[in-house]
Amino acid sequence: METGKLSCADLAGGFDLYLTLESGQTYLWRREDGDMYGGERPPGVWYSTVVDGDVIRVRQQGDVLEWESTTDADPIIRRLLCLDDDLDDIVARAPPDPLIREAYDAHRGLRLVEDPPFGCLISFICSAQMRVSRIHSMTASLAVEYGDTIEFDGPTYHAFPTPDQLATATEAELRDLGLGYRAPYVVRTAEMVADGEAHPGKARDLEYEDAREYLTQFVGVGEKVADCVLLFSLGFEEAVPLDTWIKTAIEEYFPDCDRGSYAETSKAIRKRLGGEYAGYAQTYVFHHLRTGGR
DNA sequence: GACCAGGTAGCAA
DNA sequence: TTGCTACATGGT
Repeated sequence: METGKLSCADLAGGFDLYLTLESGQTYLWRREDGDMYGGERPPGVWYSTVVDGDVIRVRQQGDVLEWESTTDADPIIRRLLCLDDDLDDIVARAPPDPLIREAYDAHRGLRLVEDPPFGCLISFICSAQMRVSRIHSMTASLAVEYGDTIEFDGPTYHAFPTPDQLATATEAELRDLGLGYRAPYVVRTAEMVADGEAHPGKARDLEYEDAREYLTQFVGVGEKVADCVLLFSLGFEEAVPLDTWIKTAIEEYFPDCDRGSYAETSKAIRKRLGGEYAGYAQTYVFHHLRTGGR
């Protein structure tokens, strides 16, 4: 076993593990008390994920982020949790808007995530018309049913399935897992990736709007889900997914940004939320509104 | 028992 | 292009 510690006080803008993992951005981590999205902030609980066959466990106690892993996880954790983002700078550059400022102030330490592309893509296909807690239980079921199992220091961990593994699933099986009408979308998208027809990671090389367009070729992926994958996996920090909460925010706080179509409204709200880091502002506002401003 | 949840595909006009 | 509507499921 390899272990390590990071000092969050050394990170520009600090870090809050709970906010980062439980703000509805990622569905590829598990909380080891099994009660993610339960509402209350748990003290020093472990979270785990599996990346490229390696188990990674992390927990935060005060300013210390502690980890245990099957590998040297320090660089992986920095990447997955965007620990090298200069949060102070991002907040400083945010527009002087009351709602945005309020959200940034209320949830300091919340960072974006950088999920592995395939897992992120499937997670957000599952997310359509679903609450975050159920999206999480769906991805957990997929991992248990179709992913590799890895033992580490006692317990068994489940990797999110590879495209090949998920492509072996049938629509009927996934409906039994509770995916509902998303079941065929997941199967067909997994097949597309497994067959080499397309890969979400390829969008990384494109310009933002071309990248969004590229991702919509996957079944079950429209503009909103594409924006989520760009923001939470591919490093497009300007992406602003227009979900129900952000649409409400536009209606109540930025009505002039409603331009009818997704593409034009997206352009307007991205500008309003600060351009290159608009996705960061979006994530804070989303979490702020969804949790009732706690 | 409605209503809703990080929407999309398919089809008509 | 734009504007419907059907689509599963579980929690409140």
